[in-house]
Amino acid sequence: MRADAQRNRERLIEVAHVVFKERGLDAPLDEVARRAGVGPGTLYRHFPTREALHEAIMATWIEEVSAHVEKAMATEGGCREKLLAWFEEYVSLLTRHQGAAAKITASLGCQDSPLRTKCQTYADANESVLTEMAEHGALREGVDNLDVCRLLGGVATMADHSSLEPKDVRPMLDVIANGVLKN
Amino acid sequence: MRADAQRNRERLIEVAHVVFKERGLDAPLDEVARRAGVGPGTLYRHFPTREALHEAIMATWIEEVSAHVEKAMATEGGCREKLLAWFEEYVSLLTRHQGAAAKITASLGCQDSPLRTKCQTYADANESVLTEMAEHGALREGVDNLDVCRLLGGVATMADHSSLEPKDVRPMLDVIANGVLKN
DNA sequence: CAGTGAAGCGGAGGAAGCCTCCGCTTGATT
DNA sequence: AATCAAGCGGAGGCTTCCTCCGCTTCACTG
Repeated sequence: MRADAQRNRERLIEVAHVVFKERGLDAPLDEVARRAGVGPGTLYRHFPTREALHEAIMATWIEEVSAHVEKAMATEGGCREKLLAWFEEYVSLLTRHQGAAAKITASLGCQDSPLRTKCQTYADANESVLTEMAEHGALREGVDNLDVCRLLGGVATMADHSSLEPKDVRPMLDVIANGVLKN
Repeated sequence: MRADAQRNRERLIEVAHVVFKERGLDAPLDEVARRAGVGPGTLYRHFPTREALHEAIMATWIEEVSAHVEKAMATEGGCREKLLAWFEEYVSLLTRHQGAAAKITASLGCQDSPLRTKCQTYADANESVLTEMAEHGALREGVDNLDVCRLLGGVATMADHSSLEPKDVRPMLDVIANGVLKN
């Protein structure tokens, strides 16, 4: 890739971060181009679809996921406390940008989404936590990772749409934790 | 209201039902107007916002909610079976039209949404079911109706976005039921 | 029934966003 | 310095939203 093209690409990602942060993942792409100082054609050549740009944005988040797992698993207390800490991390990761939770979770089931690899990272992270719970004999029988991811995605989406604060999200996570763990 | 205005209004609702069914609640309003044989101005005078039209559409659904509660409560088996039957009804009511689940559930917390009265009907229905569970001593302490509604709204939204079938939704409802009921 | 005023209608059209196409510019290479 | 493909930008067609305003039609009155 030519050096100027590389520069433009990086600048677009940088600006997209800001614009998506300000206005959500549905922000007008023409504005991203304008604020990056390039024409719309340039944006669409680098990122043919909105999702391609989303994917580029999320690449940086992905690297942090495992750190969040470890942070949650270091919570003091039993499985329940650790699980809830992780659930809170999960929701907060998904709601970084307005509109992200729904999009990421929707791509969970479909093989051909550009966000596939990203959401898989979240799903894998959740699976590792659930596996740890299972090893401690704390997990109910028949709890499926995909279902838990979708439940958490649903909670995150509701939190996003209703601008809920963590204190409003917590009770929902409590219910899910109760449903996932043995009592 | 003048007779012709009344006719137009009814026709718009009728056509909107069809268009929203075909293309989801985000379908172009101009198309609703066109297919109803009126100008866009007429549509926007009767329904100043998209939500106003949604509200009109949903008015007919609302009447059926209590019938669905009774149907679910007539399920044979214990509290768990009844509750799950109701949860399935709830999700299927919310996913009648593409995009409805998210919109209805988002208006749960906010007092000034035009959909307020509609979502309140769902919330009330759910509360009546939870109350019945509580009277049988089957409900966990501290389970809040609003949280359960949001959880179900989240599941319905995920089902909507990922085009999930009932068999894929059921396991999520199982988790919520486990989280809501005593074991 | 004719006349009148207001309620209501329709559609032109401005604004915003999406995305493409194509002539021009510029970086890399020789 | 010359070449030319890679890359750029922005004009512009398309869709959808929503408003504005001149014209039509209804309902009512004498």
